[in-house]
Amino acid sequence: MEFKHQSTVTLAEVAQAAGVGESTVSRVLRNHGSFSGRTRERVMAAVERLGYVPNRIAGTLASTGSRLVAFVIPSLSNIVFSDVLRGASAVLEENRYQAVFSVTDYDPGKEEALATAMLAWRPAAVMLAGYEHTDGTMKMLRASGCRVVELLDLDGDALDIAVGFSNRAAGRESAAFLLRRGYRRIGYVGHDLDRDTRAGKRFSSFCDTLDANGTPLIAREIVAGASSVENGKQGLERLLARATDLDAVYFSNDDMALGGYFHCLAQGIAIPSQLAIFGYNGLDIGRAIPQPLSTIRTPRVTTGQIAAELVIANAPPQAIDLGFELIEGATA
Amino acid sequence: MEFKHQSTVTLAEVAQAAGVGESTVSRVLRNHGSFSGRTRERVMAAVERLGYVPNRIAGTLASTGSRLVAFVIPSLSNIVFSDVLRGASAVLEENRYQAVFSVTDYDPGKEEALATAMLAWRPAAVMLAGYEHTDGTMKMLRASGCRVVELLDLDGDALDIAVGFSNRAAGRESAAFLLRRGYRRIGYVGHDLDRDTRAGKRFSSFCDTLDANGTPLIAREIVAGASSVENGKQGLERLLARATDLDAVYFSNDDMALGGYFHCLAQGIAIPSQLAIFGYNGLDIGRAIPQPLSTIRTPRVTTGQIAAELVIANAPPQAIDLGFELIEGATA
DNA sequence: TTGAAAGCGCTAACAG
DNA sequence: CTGTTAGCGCTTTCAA
Repeated sequence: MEFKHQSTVTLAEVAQAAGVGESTVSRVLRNHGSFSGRTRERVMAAVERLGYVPNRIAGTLASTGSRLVAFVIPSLSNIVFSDVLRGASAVLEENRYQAVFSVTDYDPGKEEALATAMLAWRPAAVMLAGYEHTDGTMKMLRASGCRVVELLDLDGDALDIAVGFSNRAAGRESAAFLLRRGYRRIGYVGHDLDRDTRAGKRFSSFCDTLDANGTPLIAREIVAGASSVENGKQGLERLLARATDLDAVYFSNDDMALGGYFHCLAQGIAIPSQLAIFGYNGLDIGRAIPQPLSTIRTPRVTTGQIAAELVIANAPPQAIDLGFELIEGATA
Repeated sequence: MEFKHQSTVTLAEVAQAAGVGESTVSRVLRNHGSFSGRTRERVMAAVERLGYVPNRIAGTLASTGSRLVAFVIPSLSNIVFSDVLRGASAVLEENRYQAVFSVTDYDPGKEEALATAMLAWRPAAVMLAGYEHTDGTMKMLRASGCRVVELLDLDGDALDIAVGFSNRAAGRESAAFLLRRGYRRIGYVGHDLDRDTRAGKRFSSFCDTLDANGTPLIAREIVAGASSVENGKQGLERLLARATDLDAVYFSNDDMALGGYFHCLAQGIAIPSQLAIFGYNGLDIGRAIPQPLSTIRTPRVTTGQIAAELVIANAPPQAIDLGFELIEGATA
């Protein structure tokens, strides 16, 4: 059951009340075209008196150009995506754009369905996470003629605009850091990599770097389900049960790494002397634990901001690498 | 610069390609009214062949009933609100509703501006956090004729629908729990309460309960800015510098409480024997730390779900109390 | 500087 | 079961 709007004041009523034509009201309200100061006053007075709220649905239809920006994100539990939304929405709001979103749960099929549903609102742009989309999604997006922004990943070919950082580079640098620190018996605890392809990319180039050094990964533990502190804790516990001689563990992200950290804390495993821990994301909480977490900080909010700015400016297709920062911390 | 859509296929073109009238296509697509199986097939074939994507903007304007649901939330950094969004968006997506949002940064003035901007999209409902709105916001919302849902708070008068739990009851039960456990020298560490009125309500009834017991709050520390782990840590440090003989501390929420926990861990303060800690929200991470956090778990995702369901069902005005659960944990 | 009029793409009666 | 015909509320030429 949809809602029927009642007594909505229309532009025509405002025009009548102000004693001017409809187009004049429209011009005044959008501050576009020319009109006299007196006309302006009369229109504004009528708007005020009647409590007129413009109908953007009608406006968008008439002008065939929308100020809607659609986000299709994998998850709202993962702070990564709410950070991006946060950065973007601040910029969008300032520019009178409106953010619209839906959540795919990391399901490519759902992504396609939701992206289609989004296009029905004729947004100015669709923002997606990463590069892994179904052929259907790609084709539809390309055909839509609407701007497409791929976020948080730069390891692939951009459809239109891409803003983020290289997950492969992050994996590489994480490995290089651990090697530089002298760790050689390294393990991995991660979550479902088929779904989180960005974590998968980090892991694969992490391993490549270890291999190139002649000290391949010793053991890995992949937990079922999404990343979480609890899963990181259990993952490390299981990993250590099988591989007792590790000197460092790389986690798929900070949530997982924090779980690992808490496991060590509870078990009396000394960090980093007995076991080093390294994460990914650079969450604030990682700096507040007794030993600051060693990790890579990613510019998530900035990613959202830049993406929004590019869309608003209708910038040409491009890929923007925002880089990341390695935080030495005290756990590795 | 807004985007001009190109070569968009319209319903009229589909109708022509299928050799039927426009309204027939419309009926088939919405699966509403009657049409023959053969007609259906021909229409669907044409839709497929042309890659037609319905224009919801036009559809909404024509039917004067929208499937847009607008969220006006204080923050996206606070997991509380992303949890609500998550619960709601799952339900909305299933019902082909579309979520739209904007972020107020806890600024009532901004809330009014953003709510107005939202109404311009003629949403089926506007969802807001809590009851504290400016007179302007209230008046406008009432006049809009659109459904209004107030979330996460039940201590006040609902404008239309309210879904959540009582923050006053939560504060009261937290205090009662600490008293029951034998704590008498209790302190508080909180964040900006003027902005987060729900935290303010918890604190005020927490204090009332202590007063009624004849053991008033001994000391409080209010940190500047938003709640965060880091702020909780610093807040507790400052509080303990002034009040050395506390036996328990109540925090404005779990983020803050975790900061306090980490402070104790780093300083070698025994929990709960030397100092007890109590939070609010029931975040997952609170269960993964070495000593599970004592706190109150709130049904945030459910709040979003129920809110969305009520809106979709166009339910009558009502207030729904989802309650909360006290988690005994190991820190108090 | 202003108003009249023609749509934007779709839905919703209403006939047939 | 299906097509025709008005709009929905606004923007945008185009004349005046």
